[in-house]
Amino acid sequence: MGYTVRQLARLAGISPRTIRYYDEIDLLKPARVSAAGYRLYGQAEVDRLQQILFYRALGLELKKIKRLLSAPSFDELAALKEHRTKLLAKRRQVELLIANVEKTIALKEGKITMTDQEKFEGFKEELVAENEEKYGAEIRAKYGDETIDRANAAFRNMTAQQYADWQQLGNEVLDTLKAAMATGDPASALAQKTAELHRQWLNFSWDHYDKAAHAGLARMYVADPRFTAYYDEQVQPGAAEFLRDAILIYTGMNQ
Amino acid sequence: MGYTVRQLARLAGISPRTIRYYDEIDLLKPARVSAAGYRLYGQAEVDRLQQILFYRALGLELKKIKRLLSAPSFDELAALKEHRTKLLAKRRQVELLIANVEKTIALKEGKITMTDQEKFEGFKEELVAENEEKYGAEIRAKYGDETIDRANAAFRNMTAQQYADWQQLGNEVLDTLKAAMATGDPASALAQKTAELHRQWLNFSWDHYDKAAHAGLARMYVADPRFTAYYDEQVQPGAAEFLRDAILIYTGMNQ
DNA sequence: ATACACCTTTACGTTACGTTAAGGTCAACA
DNA sequence: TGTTGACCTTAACGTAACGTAAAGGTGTAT
Repeated sequence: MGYTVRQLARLAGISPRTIRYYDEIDLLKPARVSAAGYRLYGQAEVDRLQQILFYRALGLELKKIKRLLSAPSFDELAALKEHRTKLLAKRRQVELLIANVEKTIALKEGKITMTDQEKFEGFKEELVAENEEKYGAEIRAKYGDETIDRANAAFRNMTAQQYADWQQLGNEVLDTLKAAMATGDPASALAQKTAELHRQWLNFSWDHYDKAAHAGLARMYVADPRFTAYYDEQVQPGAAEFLRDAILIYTGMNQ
Repeated sequence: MGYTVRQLARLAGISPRTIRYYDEIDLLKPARVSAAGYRLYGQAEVDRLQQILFYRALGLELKKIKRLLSAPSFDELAALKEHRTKLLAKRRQVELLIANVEKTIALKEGKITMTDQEKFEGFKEELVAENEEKYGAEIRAKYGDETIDRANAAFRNMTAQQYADWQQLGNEVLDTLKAAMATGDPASALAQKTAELHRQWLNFSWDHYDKAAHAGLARMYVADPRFTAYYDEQVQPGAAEFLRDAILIYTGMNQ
């Protein structure tokens, strides 16, 4: 004949303390109290508790719930709409926080590299950050989060020696590219050697090589004015296109 | 020679109580204490407070901030990343809450209409809700949010009389459609009259008529099995297709 | 009779302060 | 020199929604 606190709690999947607390704040009073002082709840209280838990699940405060359960349905709607507005504001706020935290993380990561390995003069991080910012979404969509995360991680964890080697290889790529462009043929042996060197260069940051990704990157070199400008300036005008064509042939992705 | 609590508070844009609280929890201790017991802060404390407020703005707990400010930069990064994960989870949770609250609001609005205007027997809201759920995104993308919002609003604000008229017109559409199908020709006068009646029927909920939207709806009738089933059952098999063809001719959208 | 599961009330802890309240301090002004 | 007003101090309660003891009574099965 009626549920005790623990029984009701088990029924509703909450703690007995919560039931007592709801009694304390007059949100849910027991149907009656036994001679020994035990709280006893009936069907009506079970129903009311269901209502309470429903609104609670929506994130409403207990005070509001209390008012709601004793108010006409009109106020109920108004309260829900007000609550929705609050939630929307909260979401915006959380999004702002996320943006700021991510910005800070990027900044700190840059700082660490700079202090830990001073020689890198911030260039690496800048590259990673820029890459991420500009192509993050795109590359992630194409090749998955893991690929790019691993690439960035590898990049940051390079030792100074590795970084020097990597830079030297990069210069070799540029030199060979210049020589290859003299042949005028992206399929020439020299041009293909350039593509091969470029592949080795990539392997410093990619943990496994992928022809499609390599070809995709080559296309990006041309599509992105920053990259185009870089190659055009470091080698000669048209270098980005030439490198792209050489790589497309090298990877066999030239349709 | 040093800031008092109020001076520091004004400098940082926080309350004196906050400063004292930070002292109490050993987050920010004064540089020294005057003979009279006044807390006095120097430049180092100002700097530390800046740091504290920065992390606080990111939503970090004071305990975490305290640990951060006395830990190497490595932990700092880890803490920020952990915090970011938390924020992402919170955003998901808030989004879930929003979705549920909105669902509940829709439900309650339906209920109100039902109690306010009992005759509507819930059909309207069900239609609106179903329409929204199934085609909301699609229609919104095509015709803009305003169109559909106004349609739903108009729908809900119909008087019982209007609703009755609307239903009668709906029945007329069905009757005429049945007769028109006997001609076998969607271009026939009767079929075109059906399309015209359907247009009038639509005008009950659309605040301005749009040929393209009308044609789009007609195509949807065939694409959506629920609508197809409805017309096929209310009229006869093939009714949805026939109505669509008639409307496409009526609107001149039959390619 | 006793063990065990359950009940009760009381009350502190949680977060980051806001808000009195009671009383001391400092600089300026009459 | 006294007083005023702005400031300082500590202490303590209030906030939301319970979790978690602690101390002691109840119900029932063995």
